Amino acid sequence: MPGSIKLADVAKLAGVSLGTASNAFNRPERVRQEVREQVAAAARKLGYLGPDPKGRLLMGGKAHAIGVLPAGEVSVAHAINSPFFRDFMLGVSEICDENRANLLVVSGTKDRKDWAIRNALVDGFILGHIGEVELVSQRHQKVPFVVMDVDAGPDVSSVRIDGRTGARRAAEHLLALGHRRFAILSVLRRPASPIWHPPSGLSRRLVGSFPLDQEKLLGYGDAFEAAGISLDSVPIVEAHPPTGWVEAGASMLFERAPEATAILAMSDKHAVAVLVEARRRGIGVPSDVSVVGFDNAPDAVTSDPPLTTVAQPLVEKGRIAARIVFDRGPPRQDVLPVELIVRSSTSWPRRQS
Amino acid sequence: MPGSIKLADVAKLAGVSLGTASNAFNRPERVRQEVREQVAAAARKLGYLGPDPKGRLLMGGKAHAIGVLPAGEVSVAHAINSPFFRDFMLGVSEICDENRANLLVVSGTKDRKDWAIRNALVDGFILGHIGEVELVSQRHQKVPFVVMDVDAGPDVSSVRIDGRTGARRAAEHLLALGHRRFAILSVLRRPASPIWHPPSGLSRRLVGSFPLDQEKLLGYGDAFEAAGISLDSVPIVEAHPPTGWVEAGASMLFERAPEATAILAMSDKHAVAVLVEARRRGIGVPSDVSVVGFDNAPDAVTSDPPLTTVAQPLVEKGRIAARIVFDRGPPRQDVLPVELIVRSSTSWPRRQS
DNA sequence: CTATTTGATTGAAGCGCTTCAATATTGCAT
DNA sequence: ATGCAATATTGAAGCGCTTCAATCAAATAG
Repeated sequence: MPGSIKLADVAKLAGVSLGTASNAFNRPERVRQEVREQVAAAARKLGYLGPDPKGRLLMGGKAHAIGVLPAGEVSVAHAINSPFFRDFMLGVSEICDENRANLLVVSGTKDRKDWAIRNALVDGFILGHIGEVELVSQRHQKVPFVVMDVDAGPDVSSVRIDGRTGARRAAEHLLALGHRRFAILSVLRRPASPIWHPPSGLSRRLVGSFPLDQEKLLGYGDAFEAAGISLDSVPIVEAHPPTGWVEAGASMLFERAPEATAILAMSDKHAVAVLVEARRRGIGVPSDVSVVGFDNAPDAVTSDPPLTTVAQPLVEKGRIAARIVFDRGPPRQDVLPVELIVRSSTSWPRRQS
Repeated sequence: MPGSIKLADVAKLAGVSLGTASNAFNRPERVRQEVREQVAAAARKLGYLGPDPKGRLLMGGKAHAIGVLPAGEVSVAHAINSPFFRDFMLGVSEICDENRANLLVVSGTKDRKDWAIRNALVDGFILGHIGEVELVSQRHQKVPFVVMDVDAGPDVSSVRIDGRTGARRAAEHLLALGHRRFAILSVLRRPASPIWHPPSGLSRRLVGSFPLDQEKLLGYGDAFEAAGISLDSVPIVEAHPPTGWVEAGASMLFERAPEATAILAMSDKHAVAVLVEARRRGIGVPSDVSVVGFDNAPDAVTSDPPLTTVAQPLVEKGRIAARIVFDRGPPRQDVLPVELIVRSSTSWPRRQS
């Protein structure tokens, strides 16, 4: 790029002013056809491919990309690997395609995300964590954003699901089948080995660092209480999604809560880990233990047995979130419905505990 | 952002020059501690979070992101959905993480990609298609790039696999098992319904629009010829990966080449589609027909039966490609080895054709 | 044939920041 | 005290482009 050609060079060669040259590229209708062609010719001769986006950007131009910050402290790699995220991204990318925008995936630790929020060259954000809301709001160049799976008040756009109802349905389904002894596999949002929360344990207050996880816990509780079972009597394991940790969590569940005839997993990823671990131990699903997932991610269908799970409209959620960012309208809060889908991972409790 | 604060405001309030304020943020060691703190204080008071990347960019700053343009005309959605791409991206994102950079996924049609190449705010590109090489080279602001799965000459960095050898190994494996009647399921790189190429058909010349696909064809041919079978006698179907089309391709294969006892699929995605379609038709794999995939993508293990396939180091490929972009070194051409992995989708031909 | 409108083009002023030569300040040895 | 190198700070010049008020030309109306 020694002396890389700039718009000014093209303008000079075409014998027009800088402003006209700019218009020739960006608002051709404002430039006489003849002149437009002169500019085009000059550009061609110089090998100029069009205005450099960097210059444009400064004058309030668009970056033609939106940034997605997946929830939790996970690598881009894991995010991309997660069926849940993938379905969500499918919706997001559809809308990106419609808007001819690209997709910037920002991974990793809080530091990285904070940095990205300040520095990423994007026109808007889809946030996975409520903690990021404040940071985005402070950005100089205000950009639209939406936060996922949490109500951040009327001034902030959000898209979430009715997690409490979903969880309640899952638990009610198991109760209706006759189950009375449960265990819960919850989501740990930071990279660490699984955590065991015994019934009535003190640490239980800390379960559910993400609002949605708390909601689900409440939902399970709603159903339990109605059946005269105390949520506090149900053991809980928290496990971080990336492979390995979540299997360890499932293992911990079987180890320390062998009496449970039904396991409520807060994501399909967790549920599948339970399936895998059950098979490894020769425990039949659903003959010995029933498993309910959450999300209805793609692998809920392909798992063996196919998962009974609470479906949320993942793709649609992605679409809505992306639209909110592109539309730049007033703040809105969307709550999406959930639906219990019964497949083969649940049945009546055949095993006597 | 009415009158959004800029570095100049901070400088004024701190009672220093613009230049010093800039240094306070970017090269603190060049600014006296005392002054540095004044600037920091002023920034805090004004709610200034640091220099706007847009300004920096113009002066040759980095965008802290690299762009990935998946091969073929597929949506971001499909790209993300593909196990192959996912493994590759895993490697790429690892290196991005190391370099504290983000990942921009550019999807879609040629137009969209061309546009992105000219306008995307990134520090480099990983290209899936050789046609994009020229365009990137013409970009004003030169950026490093690497092209995947094709040798684009000594002046262009590339990372590819030895597809010919891999394909030969796959075919040899089937020949060694005793197969003599084959069919090939190749990759169609544009969105269109499957294409049938009968033995000796004229259209066969057009198979393999991507160099890697051609290589594979040659590799199959190498093995066939050595066994006295003409590549030209083997029917070929080309199918576009996204779900639906590729199943249709598999279906076409069973429909029009029922005599084949072994199917060579150019990707695991294609092979899995064959598996699915075979089951639907009550055709046993490998009892009635053997299937070999390519890539050893994650789903090669989880498929039923697990796929015999040609493994390529997908994650490592992503790492290498990303490193090339970040290192900005002289052009280099990497060729990665492949390896035949025998699982359960192949056996001797039990069915008499 | 002049007054008005409409349309095309220009020129200059930024956008928010970095950089670099030039100046000012310090520290240290003499 | 005095000189000189080392260290800090400043000011102005861009980076490549867009925008907008002002100007100029052509077209229409009166």
